[in-house]
Amino acid sequence: MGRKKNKDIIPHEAIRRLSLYLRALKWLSRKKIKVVSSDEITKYLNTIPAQFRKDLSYFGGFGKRGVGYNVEALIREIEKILGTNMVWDIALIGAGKLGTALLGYAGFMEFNLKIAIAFDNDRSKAGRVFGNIRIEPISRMKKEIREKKIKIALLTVPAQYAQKISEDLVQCGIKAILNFAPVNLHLANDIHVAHVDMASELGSLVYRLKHKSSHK
Amino acid sequence: MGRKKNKDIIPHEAIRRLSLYLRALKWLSRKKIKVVSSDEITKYLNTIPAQFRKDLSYFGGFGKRGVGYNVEALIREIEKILGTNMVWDIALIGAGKLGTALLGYAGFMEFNLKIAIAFDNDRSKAGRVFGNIRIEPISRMKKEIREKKIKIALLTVPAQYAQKISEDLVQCGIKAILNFAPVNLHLANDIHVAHVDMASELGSLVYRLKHKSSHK
DNA sequence: ACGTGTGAACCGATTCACAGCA
DNA sequence: TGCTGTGAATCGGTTCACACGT
Repeated sequence: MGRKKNKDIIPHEAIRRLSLYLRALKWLSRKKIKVVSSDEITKYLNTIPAQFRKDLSYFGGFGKRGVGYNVEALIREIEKILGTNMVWDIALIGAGKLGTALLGYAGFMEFNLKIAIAFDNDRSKAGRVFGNIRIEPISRMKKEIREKKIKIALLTVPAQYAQKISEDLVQCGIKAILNFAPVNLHLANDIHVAHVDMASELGSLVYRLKHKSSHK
Repeated sequence: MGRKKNKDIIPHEAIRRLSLYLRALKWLSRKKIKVVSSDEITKYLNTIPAQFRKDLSYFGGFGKRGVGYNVEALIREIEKILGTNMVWDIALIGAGKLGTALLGYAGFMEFNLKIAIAFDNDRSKAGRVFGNIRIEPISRMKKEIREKKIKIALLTVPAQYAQKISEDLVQCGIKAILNFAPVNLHLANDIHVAHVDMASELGSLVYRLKHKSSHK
């Protein structure tokens, strides 16, 4: 795949920040701002100008010295880097309370991600429709994900099923999982897993609160 | 507050892992396992034995050399460290799809956290009940949070209201916010903010997927 | 003059490797 | 013997500071 710079390894965190930069840039674009400096944009972000510039420098030089960055152009560049310049279909597994809430969440479209199909093992849920998506019985999961060539899944099933179902997902071609279940998934290491763990986030907030350490 | 060790500063990430250790220990406890070694427990976690030992060593020596860690005792120690050995009431602001899903989420109780009150600015929602919690109009927010002395809030309002409402929350005594809105909050730095950003997590997953870099 | 791009310095966190203790 | 606890070594990422281009 087209490497812009060949030198070095890209910090994992730099990628996460790229999404945040993209969001900020889109916001500036809506405000009709054409050009922005690293100083300006990082006012809206939780980082410093040097970090912004360094992160972008892993992928190329997108700014103009003495001027700043063209907002529209940089949006397109970052979308190209992230791969969100095209629509990705994603699957949702587990249509419980959280799952159905995500079915109605518009925020994924920000990154061109579209929940295209959803499954639940509760047969009484199958057929119900949330936000344009019809819930399918889980027995159809493997077949449909394979047929539709979906690569990304949101996993919102109870903890005790998460490992087993994630293995099924890998079998039918899923390559990336956003895991909401409070367990660590053990999968082949070419499978990309991100974990959203609200309870443990709150756990560390309680610690910080109790110990009055200043936030960052 | 009672420092066990006095030497050094505790890595932020070590605290996050403490929550994960606690969860794993509780799981072992349910399986009637009495003693566990750092080797054993890290099989269920995304880390290595040395990390587990080092993390605990910031707070004291809880293991027995040649043996391992007493599961029940370590659970109590970590709960004491995190501060989750007592129930914390939390407030939920924004009873949209995500907010109401969280009202029904049992996982917070794992860390002794209880959603005690919920608010929404949509008056037609006020009075409705989700998972034992009655939605209150947002006009009552400041008064009630102050009266109930709540220190932690879940913020599930649309992005454009998040900054303003978070300032209101700080005014009435909130010290920690778990922010689900896709914006960076600017608050005094004794306010602890954690950000749950599902869309940007997915954004970086797409990058990793596209670039086939092996997961971790 | 101004803001980017980047090597170098720095800093914090992870991992190693082994001493210490049951 | 076996596993913990921990200084020391290492690693990766952030920040600095300035040369460079416009």
